[in-house]
Amino acid sequence: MIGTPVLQKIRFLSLPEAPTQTTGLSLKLKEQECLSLMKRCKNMEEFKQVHAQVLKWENSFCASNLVATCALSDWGSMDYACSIFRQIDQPGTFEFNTMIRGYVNVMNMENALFLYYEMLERGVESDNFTYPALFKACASLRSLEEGMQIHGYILKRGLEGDLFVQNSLINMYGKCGKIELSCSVFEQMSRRDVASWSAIIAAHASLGMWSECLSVFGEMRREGSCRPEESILVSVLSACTHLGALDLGRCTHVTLLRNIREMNVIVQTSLIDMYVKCGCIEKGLSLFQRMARKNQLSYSVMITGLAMHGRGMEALQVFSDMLEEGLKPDDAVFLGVLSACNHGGLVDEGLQCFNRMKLEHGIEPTIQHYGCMVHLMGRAGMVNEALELIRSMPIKPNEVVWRGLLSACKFHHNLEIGEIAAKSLGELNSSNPGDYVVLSNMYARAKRWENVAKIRTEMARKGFTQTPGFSLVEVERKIYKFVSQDMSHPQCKGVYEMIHQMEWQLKFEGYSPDTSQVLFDVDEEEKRQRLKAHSQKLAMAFALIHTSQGAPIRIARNLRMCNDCHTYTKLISVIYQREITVRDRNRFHHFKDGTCSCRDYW
DNA sequence: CTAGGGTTAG
Repeated sequence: MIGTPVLQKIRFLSLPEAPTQTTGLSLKLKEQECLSLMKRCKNMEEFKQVHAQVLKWENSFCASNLVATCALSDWGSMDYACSIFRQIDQPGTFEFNTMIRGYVNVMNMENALFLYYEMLERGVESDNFTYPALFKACASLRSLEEGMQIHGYILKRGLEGDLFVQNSLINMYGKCGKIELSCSVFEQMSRRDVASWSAIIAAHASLGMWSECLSVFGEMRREGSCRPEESILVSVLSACTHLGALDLGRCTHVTLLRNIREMNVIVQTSLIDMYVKCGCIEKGLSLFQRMARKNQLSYSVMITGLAMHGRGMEALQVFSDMLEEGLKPDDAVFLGVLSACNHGGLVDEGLQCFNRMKLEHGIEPTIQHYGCMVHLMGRAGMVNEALELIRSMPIKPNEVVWRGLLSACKFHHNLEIGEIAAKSLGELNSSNPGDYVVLSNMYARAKRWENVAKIRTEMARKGFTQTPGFSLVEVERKIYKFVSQDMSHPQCKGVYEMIHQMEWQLKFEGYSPDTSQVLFDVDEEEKRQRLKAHSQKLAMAFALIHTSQGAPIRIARNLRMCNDCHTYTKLISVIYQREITVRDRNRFHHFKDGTCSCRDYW
């Protein structure tokens, strides 16, 4: 350290005389020297030496800046900063502010709040510089009560008009899940900058309010005063992904190309995810292959994406590329790999990966991995083995696991194990009516009518609630939502007329409704009526009416596809000569010329 | 006198 420019400077600066003996002007100069000296420190070593020199010259300005430098530099130390801070007789607003910010920067939120309360107790006035950091602390602690109390105090002090304070409030309320409060702060602002938009858009996105996220973004674009930044566009892409809004996603891609010189890994990864989850697996793949630097998450997204499209072998290839590149797979990556094997029917590969995950990578399987394996094995006919796996699990099997087994039993007509699965679901107080229907249908197939009757009475007794099914479809960059059995949609009349027409055509192709999965205990005719109004069919009818001939149709839905919708859609793709892509809860189905990419294995 | 807010992927 000796002989570095900083130390030479210190010798020059050493002042034997007291500050009172210097003139005001030269005092200012010395202070500035002192400040720039501190700012040039690059580690604690250098800082301590500056500290030692400045100490001789007792000056509160210098002391304050010592605290600030030590607390806020990335090489600094909060302990050391605190020890200087505690030597100051009457620390003021600035000293407290910097200490609070320092604690927030190192994520010591409790200490930040403690200092704030000490500040209040000692009667030191807080100002608009105090609060952004404090709200960040509240946000990080998810401490709504604290945050609201401080917000109230700010109103009393009249500091609520500060832009920085407002932006940090938006974030704080968002993190605490109080989006209405974020919005109310946002709406009351007289001036907004890009950070305000960023905060409000990210808040909506992080709470899964995707449509709202997009409409706020639209508002920002219409208002036109802020450039769309990377981080904002990533939130927007995420919303497009979840809504299946491909056209909007494409526009966002164009916006990115126009506004950002070089896209970082996060932006690229979210773009890939958007394309893949909106059905454009090829586009996703080509972007992925052209990525200069990939990380664990990029691979994770690509593997999961290929899995969703039933392209198991390719997913395994990407996975092995990942290992070759020396990147560590985590549990999510393995979930992607296992799900790729699941949707691709790659049983041996799946079993092998499952074992290697534990043995070679030391990753303990979560309930989701088990769920995937049970489905994989059960679907492939290894129903007994799947049950074995469940029994050997170190964690308590959940509904998803048992339901996976039950559906395998339905498929392979294994009533004995099916009963075990159904019984376990009952013990977990499953409120899913589908479980009862599956078992009931299995009993019916075995002609065990007394069991069928028993299930019906039990269903009636429990009075089940069913998740309403819905489908989203994008037409001219707008997302339309159709709920099963919905008659209230503005386009309702046209849609049902179209459904009628479609059915006519389908009958010619030999279609007959498959009512076996209708969950209501009603007569055949009523079941057929319900089937007709499944949300996916409504969405398809709407898309057939409102898009040009031959244009592909993309639908995203919240539930798994029922058999009837699957058969129906295959036929529609032939009759109307349309490529139809449907994303359900777990995966994609690409319908074309009367066949589906899942090869009826899903 | 000095300093502050938002930020994103599965």
